[in-house]
Amino acid sequence: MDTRQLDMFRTVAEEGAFTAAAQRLHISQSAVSRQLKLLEEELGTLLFHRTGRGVTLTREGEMLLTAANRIAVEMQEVVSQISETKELRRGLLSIGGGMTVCLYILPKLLRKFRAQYKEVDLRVTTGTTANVLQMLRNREIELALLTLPIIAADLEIIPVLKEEMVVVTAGKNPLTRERTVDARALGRQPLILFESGSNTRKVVDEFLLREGVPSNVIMETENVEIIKTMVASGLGATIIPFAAIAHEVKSGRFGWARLRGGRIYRETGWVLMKSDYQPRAVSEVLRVFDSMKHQFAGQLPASKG
Amino acid sequence: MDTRQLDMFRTVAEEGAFTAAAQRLHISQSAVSRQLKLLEEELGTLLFHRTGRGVTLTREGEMLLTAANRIAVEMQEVVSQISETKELRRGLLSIGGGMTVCLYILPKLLRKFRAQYKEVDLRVTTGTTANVLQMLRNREIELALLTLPIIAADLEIIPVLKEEMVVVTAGKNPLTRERTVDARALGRQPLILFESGSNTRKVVDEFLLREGVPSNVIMETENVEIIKTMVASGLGATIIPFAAIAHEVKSGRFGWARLRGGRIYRETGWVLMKSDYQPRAVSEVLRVFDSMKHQFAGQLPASKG
DNA sequence: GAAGAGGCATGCGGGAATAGGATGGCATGG
DNA sequence: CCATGCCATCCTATTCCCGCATGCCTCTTC
Repeated sequence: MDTRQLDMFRTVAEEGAFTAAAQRLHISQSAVSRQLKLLEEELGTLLFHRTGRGVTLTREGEMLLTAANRIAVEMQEVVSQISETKELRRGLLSIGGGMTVCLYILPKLLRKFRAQYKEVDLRVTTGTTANVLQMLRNREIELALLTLPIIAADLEIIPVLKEEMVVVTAGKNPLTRERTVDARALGRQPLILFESGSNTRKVVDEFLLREGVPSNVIMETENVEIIKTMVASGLGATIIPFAAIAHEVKSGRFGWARLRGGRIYRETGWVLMKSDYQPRAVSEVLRVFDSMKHQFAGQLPASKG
Repeated sequence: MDTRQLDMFRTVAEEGAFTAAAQRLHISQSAVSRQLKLLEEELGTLLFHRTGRGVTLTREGEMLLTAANRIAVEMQEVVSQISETKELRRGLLSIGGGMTVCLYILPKLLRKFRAQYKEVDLRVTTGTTANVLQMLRNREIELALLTLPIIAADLEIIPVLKEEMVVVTAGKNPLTRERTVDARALGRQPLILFESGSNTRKVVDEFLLREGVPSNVIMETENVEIIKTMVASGLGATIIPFAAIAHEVKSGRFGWARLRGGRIYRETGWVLMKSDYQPRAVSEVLRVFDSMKHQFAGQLPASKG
């Protein structure tokens, strides 16, 4: 039972005649006759009554017709479903990201994306870097926005953000009274940092090691909001991207200062599977992000006012 | 988008590899590879991620898979539906018949048929002879049981019953006191007969004409039960098949007598479209009827007791 | 790190399936 | 009774598709 045979069958059923159906399908009448004969033999039943003038469906033909119609609809629907996905008129795109990214970057990106592509569902999943990479490789997500560096031969990395990390304390801490703070001063401070193993933490650790500052880490967590709460309540200082506190600087909840001498940066980039096939949704997300990445550029204010 | 392609696609999706799918389908791997490539080109999208080790569905592939599965189910169902129809494990058979036939013959036949083929629906339609023939030609019914003669080149006629028509009166009428009644005696009687144009009526009319009896028809109807009611209430006599009153002879509601001299008969037969294709349901109905037609043979009792 | 193995893609040649054209049979309608 | 319309069938040409061999890539193993 072939798609082409079912098409011929449906056309004949509609036209009530082999010849008319053949004309509509731009094939010869003999082809129609032969294919329908084959179909009838395969099903072991007559599908049409041959009356001298045209043909009429048998009961079995009627059964087949309803099935054939449903099948045709099914096929047509899946084709248009796929083609709409290509045109971004619908679809689903799953993006993974670390906690910070999911809190401060993806919401804005997704809002802008959805404004343009209303029927495309976007799903955001968060997890550790290893976790997100795993999902990427399992094709559970198409795209991830992660803290670099990430080195993997099967992944494509597109760096997009370079944020300077600053020292943050509670509002009144003397450590951040000046515009810059000396690295050594950090050694005397209890520090609340990102969890070990995270790329952001690695940047900090390398910096402290390089500067020869003994670290006094009293707490680590993956969640930047928890870090901020801890810091705000005076438990210690932290080193995080400025973007994480940008909105709260004016309120005086936090004090901050750049590092004197060796500045440190956290780099963020898109991560996706290396493949010659890139869904349009993916490239559109990249494009939209590119058009708004100045918002996230992590420009530090010229002064601390 | 071909049935075979969809089959390959589903198999590959299940196996997660072209080679394994090819083995399961007993075709070469290259065939699978090529057909899926064609399918992907037709849909304009990648259906599988080619990872070095096997393949994985893309989102579009997942869409297609659900559709392909539904289509496969649809096809399988219509095939088994048709094959069950052939084996009379289900199906529908429409039978047409005149009023008398529908009242006295078809119920018994259908009961016996259904006892054997529980899942086959039988539908009985009634109407005038012309009406039933029309439905037969429109393929609304497959089979009809009608009063003969019927002459039509496109129809096949199978005579099955020959019923003697008898004179019937109300219980106490002197006309039917004897075992036989003379034709001329009918001329003095008001008659209630089948409607003009019916084959049964034709038989009666011809008889009366042949015998030179002036007919005094006071009422005609297509419905034998109406005739019986009229006759029972003493309005007149009638000439109907014995079978129509067989069950009511003992109650004394009716009196009856055979015609003296020229007996008249009503012949009944199956009517169906001439065709080399005969559904099994039709031949089974004919067979079942044949096995029980002695019940309808219209054997008159030896005596009027 | 080089070689081997497993798996998909692709060019080539042969064969099966299918289309088209012509013709015949059948029924219909004037 | 002939003309017409329609389906079935035969024959031939072609298209399509398969299998084979091979290439390329990835992953594994020594």
